[in-house]
Amino acid sequence: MVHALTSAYICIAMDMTRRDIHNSEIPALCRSCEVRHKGMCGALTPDELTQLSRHTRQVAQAVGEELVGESTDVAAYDNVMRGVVKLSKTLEDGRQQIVGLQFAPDLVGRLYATESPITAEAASDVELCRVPKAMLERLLEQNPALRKRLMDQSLRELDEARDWMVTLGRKTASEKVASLLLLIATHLEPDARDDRRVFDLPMSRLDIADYLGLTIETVSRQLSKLKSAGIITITANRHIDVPSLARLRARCG
Amino acid sequence: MVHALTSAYICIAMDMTRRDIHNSEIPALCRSCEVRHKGMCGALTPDELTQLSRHTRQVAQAVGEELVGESTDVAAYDNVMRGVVKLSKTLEDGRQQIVGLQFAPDLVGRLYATESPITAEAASDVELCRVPKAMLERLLEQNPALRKRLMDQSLRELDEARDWMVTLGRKTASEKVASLLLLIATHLEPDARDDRRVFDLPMSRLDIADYLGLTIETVSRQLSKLKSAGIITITANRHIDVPSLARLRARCG
DNA sequence: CGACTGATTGAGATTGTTCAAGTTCGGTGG
DNA sequence: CCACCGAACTTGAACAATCTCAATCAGTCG
Repeated sequence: MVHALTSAYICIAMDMTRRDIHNSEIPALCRSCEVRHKGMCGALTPDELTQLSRHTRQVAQAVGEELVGESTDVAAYDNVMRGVVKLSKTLEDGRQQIVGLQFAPDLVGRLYATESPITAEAASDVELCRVPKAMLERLLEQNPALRKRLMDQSLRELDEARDWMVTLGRKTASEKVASLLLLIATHLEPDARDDRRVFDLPMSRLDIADYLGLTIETVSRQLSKLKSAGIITITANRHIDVPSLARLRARCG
Repeated sequence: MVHALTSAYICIAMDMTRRDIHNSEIPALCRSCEVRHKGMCGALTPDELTQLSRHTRQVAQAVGEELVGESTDVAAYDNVMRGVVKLSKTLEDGRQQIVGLQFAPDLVGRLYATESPITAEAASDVELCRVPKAMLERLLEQNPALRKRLMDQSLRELDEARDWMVTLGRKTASEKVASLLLLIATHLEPDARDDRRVFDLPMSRLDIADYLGLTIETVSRQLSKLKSAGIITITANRHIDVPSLARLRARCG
């Protein structure tokens, strides 16, 4: 609980560096930090926040814009404030695999590496808080709480990557699609009370296919099957209604 | 270079707690620490080593023995001294996926979690250095170098997991098999000079299939194809000769 | 309205699986 | 040392899942 105030603080501090105090997005940003306070923000002292805010930049990127390219030098880390970032890798011949999604308040960027092993791209319109690489790494030395948070994020990402390996290697197409819907539903609305979820897919059919190791046609067919089985309803291609998460989960293998 | 001495030191310290000083395995263990000094050993001060050695146990486990089970409580971490450990996850209906291999001098075990998200099992006969969970975590607080090493290992494992996701999701059966051979060849003999590699597979066809998301029959067929293409020769099922790593790499997609 | 992009649907081709024999390897006992 | 046994591996043929290619549909932007 002690973090709630601190989290609100950083958001304002970060925001004020670049935006007018009356900017309509401020409350939203603060709320998102406040509500979750799982992000790195929550691990910082007011002093560190003020210091950080001087080097930090609020960045908005539109769908499809690249944050960092594979095998490219990285100068900064991006803290996701709003939206979804997709991480992918590409084979020489163009085959692509999405290897992770990052939601607020994750930090995007391979710690300590000078060269990014993956591509990071805005999967939806995103707002980021960009921290210079050296700056964050220095902070990391000084602040054990921050260190622990980022360590925890890395370990959680490793757990998720391994979970996904099971999905990629051992599940059928229909289980894969169900698994992705479940993943997105639980990440986008982590604290809904009941068993229903309504959300917009933050990605195209191609992205879904690339995440699941399938083709867009197979994805489309499996979505249609889930639809006719009454597990989901789809409107406007992206808008998904899951009346019962439990029934969806039962299809995940 | 400063680490070489330290590394040798810990190996002896650890070993002396349980084994006679004349035990024939001591030199081998020391050498492996000394040569690589990438493991956690190398990050410890002599004092810490002595302290650690009092709580540490040298453990040998035979092929197939489980180190930790999925969703099981963990009381210790295992440092791999010799052999290969395989990490896997299983779906309710028994479908299995191997999600990683660990070679010396990796540390096995999900840091900070009380419950292991995966199963760890000896893929070959292994020798482990078992450190009580609390002990290692305490050491981690005190020692920044150790912390950095384990952080680096976690990040490297994350990179590897994501690389493997590409293999699982986007490569053909034959590229998958070639990729695994390459992975094993490079990990087992990391510092061979030329382009040839000769090694014994540390795993059965079933393990290979479970790592690649294939069936044993498909693995077998693809190995036969690589054999008749002259990329590898196989003797006694497990013994692999790769005359040219470059040619193998060209088949990895 | 018409062109364009993204998604769906269908039909046939392909890859990998399943099921069913064989074969080889490594150990064991005569 | 050899014959035998079970487990692990290989091979073949039929089958199923997914992909590919192609046509159609729906929504969006000039």
